[in-house]
Amino acid sequence: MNVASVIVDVITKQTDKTFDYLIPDKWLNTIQPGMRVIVPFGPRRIQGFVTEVKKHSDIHALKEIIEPMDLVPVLTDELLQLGNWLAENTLCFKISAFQVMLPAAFKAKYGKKIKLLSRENIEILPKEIRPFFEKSETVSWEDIAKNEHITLFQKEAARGTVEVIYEVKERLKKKKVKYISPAHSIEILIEQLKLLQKNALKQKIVLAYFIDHFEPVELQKLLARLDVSQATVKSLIKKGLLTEKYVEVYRDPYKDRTFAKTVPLPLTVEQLNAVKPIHQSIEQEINRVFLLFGVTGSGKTEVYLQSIQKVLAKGKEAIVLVPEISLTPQMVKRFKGRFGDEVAVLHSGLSAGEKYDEWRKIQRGEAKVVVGARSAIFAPFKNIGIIIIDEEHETSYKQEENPRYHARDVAIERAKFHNCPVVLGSATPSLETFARAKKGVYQLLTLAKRMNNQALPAVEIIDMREELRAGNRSMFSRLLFEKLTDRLEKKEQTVLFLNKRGHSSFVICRDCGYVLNCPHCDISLTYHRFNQQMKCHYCGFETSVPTKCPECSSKHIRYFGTGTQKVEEELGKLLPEARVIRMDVDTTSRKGAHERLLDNFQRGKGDILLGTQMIAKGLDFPNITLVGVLSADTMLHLPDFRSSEKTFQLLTQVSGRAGRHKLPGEVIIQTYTPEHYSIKLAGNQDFNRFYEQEMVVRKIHKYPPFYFIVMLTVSHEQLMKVISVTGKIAEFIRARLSNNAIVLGPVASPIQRINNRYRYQCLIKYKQEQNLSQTLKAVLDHYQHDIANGLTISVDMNPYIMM
DNA sequence: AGCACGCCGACT
DNA sequence: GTCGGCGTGCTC
Repeated sequence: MNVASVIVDVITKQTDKTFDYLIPDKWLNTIQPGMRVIVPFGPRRIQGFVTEVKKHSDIHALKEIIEPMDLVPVLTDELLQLGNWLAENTLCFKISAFQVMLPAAFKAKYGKKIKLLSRENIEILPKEIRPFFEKSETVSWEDIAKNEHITLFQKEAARGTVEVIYEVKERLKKKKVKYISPAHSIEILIEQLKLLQKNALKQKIVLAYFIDHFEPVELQKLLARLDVSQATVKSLIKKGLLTEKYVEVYRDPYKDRTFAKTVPLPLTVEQLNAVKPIHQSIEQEINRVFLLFGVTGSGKTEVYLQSIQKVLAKGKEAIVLVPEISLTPQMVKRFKGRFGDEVAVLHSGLSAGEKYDEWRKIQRGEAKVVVGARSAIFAPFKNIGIIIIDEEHETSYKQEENPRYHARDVAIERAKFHNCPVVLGSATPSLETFARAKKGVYQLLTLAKRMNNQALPAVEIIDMREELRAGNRSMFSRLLFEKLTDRLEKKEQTVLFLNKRGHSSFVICRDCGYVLNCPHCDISLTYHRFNQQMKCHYCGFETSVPTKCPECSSKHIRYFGTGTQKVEEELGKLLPEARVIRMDVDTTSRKGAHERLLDNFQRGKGDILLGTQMIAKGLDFPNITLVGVLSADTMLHLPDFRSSEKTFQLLTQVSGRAGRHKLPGEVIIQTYTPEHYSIKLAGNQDFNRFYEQEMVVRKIHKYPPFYFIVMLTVSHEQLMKVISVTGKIAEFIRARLSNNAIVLGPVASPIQRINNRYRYQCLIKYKQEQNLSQTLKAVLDHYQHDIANGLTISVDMNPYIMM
């Protein structure tokens, strides 16, 4: 007996285990662990992952596997194992763990249709449903559903006149291109050329081409090169002189681009000192974690590149994670420039097909280096020699939906398997990472100097309260405005940073104080000027701007807060000659828009780059000499214990954009709380002091890295349900954990309602709890039934977003 | 998740 | 006496 254990594609607790299936003899040598298969499951057919092939099963009535979906396993043994680890550590289902490791194209789509079993049956069908089978034997379920004849069809299915067919569909086809090749030897072609009719000029041209270039050629290229039509080629095929075949091709998102080849740069003493231990770890295949702590512009990338070079020389592979790569085309350029076609790129800006193709390049071993965002950590390499995580502190490495994993943790887990180093790079490491480096768990490598010994930019902190007192009510301080005009005159570039998109943050009635809120979420709507709409940034709800207050009918509506759009407008008024490029979610949502805008800026088509978060990282343009942060404290007052850390990181990152090359840079930070340590210390670019100070705060309040935390969020349409469930859960957990653990809550989430669902949460802080994971599993187990009926309980081990 | 099975109220 | 509501439990 040959049996395959399969994890099926049904996301529930009850099915979160393997199901055994017989392997039909014809697939016996094909089916292996890590492959996707189609299996019967109840009356349906669904996708599943084979986790094991064995000789025995304790289940007596086994069904057979219907067919494999892959010829080669899509998950290696290591990735299967990693899937189990993910499921265990993030408390997600195994099927979700497997699916997150693969491109979305591998997720099955399901179809359902009704088939008429025999033409003769049509006579005995009820007359309402006869017309459905007039044209074809099958009807899709959707067509039936919208005609409200479902019950009639179901009766027929039970009677046996029609059959319900469940199908598993592939999401994507491999892209194929038609190739034309000669069907005979050159000699024969030469002979045949003479035999062609005199007036078959075009055919002669084609044949002559193949005599000169005796090799397959892409049809489209052939047509373009010889300026002949498809018919010409067709007739030659018909004569048996040429053959056509389809060849699978990759959709290469970077195909139209050439990358200038770069060579390793000479390293500074500091860089050499950093590269040495990394090389050693690669050479001796020792699993180690390094923290490459280097100030902005200190040349971390070159350290990465030369470490990878070493890995490639050993015949191994490298994974490089960068925060949301579409944001840093410059990064791609550097890697492709050094390693050429060996580089695969994976990020959210690619289409599903492009991602799939890049993934397959990796799987087939055609790429040796992958540069990508979070999910690239699952690249199906078999022989990893190094994993690099750039901007290690970036919160985008944490996935905020199931499985709620952190790429850093996955990297460390994979590196253990491959006995290779992990390099975490940052100018402003997360406190957790820096604390580990200090304790010696990670090895600290420091780059304290900027390349070319360029000085860090001079930072000036402006107290906006002073500006108000001095009668300046504008969003620009006098100093910033002065410098801005100065740069315009000198034809140097400025980056203005503001972490709020839209126009104004909210709309308030001057008479009664009414604030326009989203009807589905407990959050105020944001005014977007370009389409004159109020928009909810959480559920996407949109409504027009009120002309009068919905509460008191007053016409005195005021726009409060400042967004990128409003700044753009203001700049247009104050400095009409300045060319402003605005970058935020609204201007970069279209594919390639991001890169285009940056490109324009780089080529000097803009004087001021105005943007949100997304311009804080990776910009490296020589002509930027001024960076202005319009309001440093917007994120400081969020209900999040990391808000100081995030503020410090962001300010430091943004400041790092200035003066990276020959021209010295200046930074102006505007704030209403200049005395706050995260702002003051960002001004001095003093990470170490910030670390010391923030650690004191974390210790007092029992937050990471002193404690681990788990956030449990319950949501449901009914408020009472949410409150009672969360209360019971908190009580249950409290009773099961030791006295050293702290269970806070239940409390309403900072945003009490999103999309008409109420949200309550419960925060667990702990140092070491043997029973924790077991207890949390028990909670999920206990509410299994409610979860199936619209309750959600999300458990986030190590949350990054506290809302 | 789907779906079948099964047990109580309003209809022919 | 039947149709159909959705609560319950199963899928190798």
